[in-house]
Amino acid sequence: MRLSRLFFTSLRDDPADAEMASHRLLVRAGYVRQLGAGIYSLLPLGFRVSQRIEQVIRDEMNAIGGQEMEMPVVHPADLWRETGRYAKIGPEMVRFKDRSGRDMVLAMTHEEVVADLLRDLVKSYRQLPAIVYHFQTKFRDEPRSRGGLIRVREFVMKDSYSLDADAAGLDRAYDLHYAAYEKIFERLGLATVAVGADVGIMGGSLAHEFMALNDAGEDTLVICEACGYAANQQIAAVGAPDPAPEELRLIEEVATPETPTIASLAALLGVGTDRTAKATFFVTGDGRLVTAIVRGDFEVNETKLGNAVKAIGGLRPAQTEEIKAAGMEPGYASPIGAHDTTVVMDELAARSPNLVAGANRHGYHLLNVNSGRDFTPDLVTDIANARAGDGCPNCGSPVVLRQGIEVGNIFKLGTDFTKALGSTYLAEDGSRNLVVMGSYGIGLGRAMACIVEAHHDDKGIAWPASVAPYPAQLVSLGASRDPAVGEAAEGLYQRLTDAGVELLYDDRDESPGVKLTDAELLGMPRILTISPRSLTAGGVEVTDRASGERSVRPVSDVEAELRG
RNA sequence: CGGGGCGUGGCGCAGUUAGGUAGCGCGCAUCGUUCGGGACGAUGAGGUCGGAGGUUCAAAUCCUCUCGCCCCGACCA
Repeated sequence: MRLSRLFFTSLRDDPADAEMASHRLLVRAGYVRQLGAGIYSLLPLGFRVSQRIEQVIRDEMNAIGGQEMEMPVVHPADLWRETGRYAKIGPEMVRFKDRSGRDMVLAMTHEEVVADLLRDLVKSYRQLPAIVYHFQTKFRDEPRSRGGLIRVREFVMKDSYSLDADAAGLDRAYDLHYAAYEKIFERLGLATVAVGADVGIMGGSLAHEFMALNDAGEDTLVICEACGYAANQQIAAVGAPDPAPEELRLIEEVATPETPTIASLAALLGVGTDRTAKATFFVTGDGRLVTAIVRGDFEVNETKLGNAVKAIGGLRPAQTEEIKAAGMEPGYASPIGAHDTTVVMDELAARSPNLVAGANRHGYHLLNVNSGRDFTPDLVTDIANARAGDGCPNCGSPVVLRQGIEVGNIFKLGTDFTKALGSTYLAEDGSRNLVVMGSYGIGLGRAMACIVEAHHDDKGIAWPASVAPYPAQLVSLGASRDPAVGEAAEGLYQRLTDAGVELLYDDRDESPGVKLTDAELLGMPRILTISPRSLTAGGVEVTDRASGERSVRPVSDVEAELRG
């Protein structure tokens, strides 16, 4: 491809609204353009990268027996009503009516369609197992997109679905995907860590997220470098040590003016935050007030809490009036004397003796509060966030926290969807059983952005060879003055093109500075410079974009290697 | 949805406080000189200042409403 003909432009200045390196560079180098919030066009260069990522994924999906297909972006709402998700999913699903007034939705994912196809196509155990997948557009009307391609509303995802006769089959399909994902991300140049993830209240039994480590990542990961334990903080078990046993002392009310926060309370009383109990309040989607108690040195984990109380429609922070209505005083609250609320006690807090807790009276706290003696929680379980340095739940070594970007997930769905849609098969023994499903996703645009995050420097992108839009960028310098340069560059480009090897050829009549700067910005793995100087030195100057290593080599050598 | 910020040629910005009829840099076009690290000179094209309404002799600037985008939080099948 001649750069003079390429539908693109590079920008000298960083776009004002791009903060992450991947966003900045992909826009500046002419790979993508924004159309609206969370909606992007892939320009020819960006599309080529996306296609190359797609091909890597396709290879590995086919290698585990995946069958590529394509399912629609527009679905009849009735199908989503059958599984109950039409009502369950909020405004992130786009709904509209077609010309006949039928309710339609834009696909956020394709479990429904797969399960619908199953009841049509699969009738016998002989047809199982199977893995189907496609690369298809999803639209999720996220409340907030961010980070360029990191979190968008419209994106192409590889989603695959495993179809099995039983749970053992699902286990095999899951393991196949796990291994395939490791290969895919390695080939894409992405260092990922697979973490255990929340399966939510949707019924799945096991899920992993493949996380690209990145400081700007939205997820916090709890990682044990000693034993390899890794989990999303949303579900990571807290491995804090047992508190030292103490005699339970008598409860005692003390005046603690102006101490609505744990920090101010601990400072006033001269105790550690680990000697306090923190009460926080949430309301479930179906209107229940939940009082969550953790020790003052921990934070409440809303995912764990939501799962613990089986919150329908999630949790939102409670309002002051709602807390007071249950007999508690915000800032000085405890479950003692509370009513009409579900009290969930963190298990570590429950094991910690003689804590300071609110007196439910403005400006007062209680000393020596003990769970079980002074109040009875409805539920005692782990609802706290694991912290850096806490013991690994697996081996006890101190864990570290890292930020990550979810680039892929694998999920054991089970039979929820096939049950809802009646997708059954006849087994060998004649019994009618539900097909067991798993679903597995990789977002292409997000993967592209993560690759740039991991492969760039202050000059631009440095694509891994596996996904680069072209293997090399050929740059001619001074062609307009030295016919030999033009001939050498044109000749090399022409011969390689004829041989089916595509290069990006900067044939523009620009100054050396512009062309070299652009070549580094665009990030092809190798930059081939042909100039009077290089010809004198023996041919083509080959620069490895990532390492910066340069060598001058005969044109024929370079040509032979690229024909490879 | 809460908080904050921003909308002025393709990109980055100034001008808004103290209303007077739009400017700078880059990019773009043409010509000339340059040519291995975002060259230089000359000439030129391109914007009714996100939109609507209002105040005024006069609005990018003041008022009202509205749309959009970014960041933090909430949210995230």
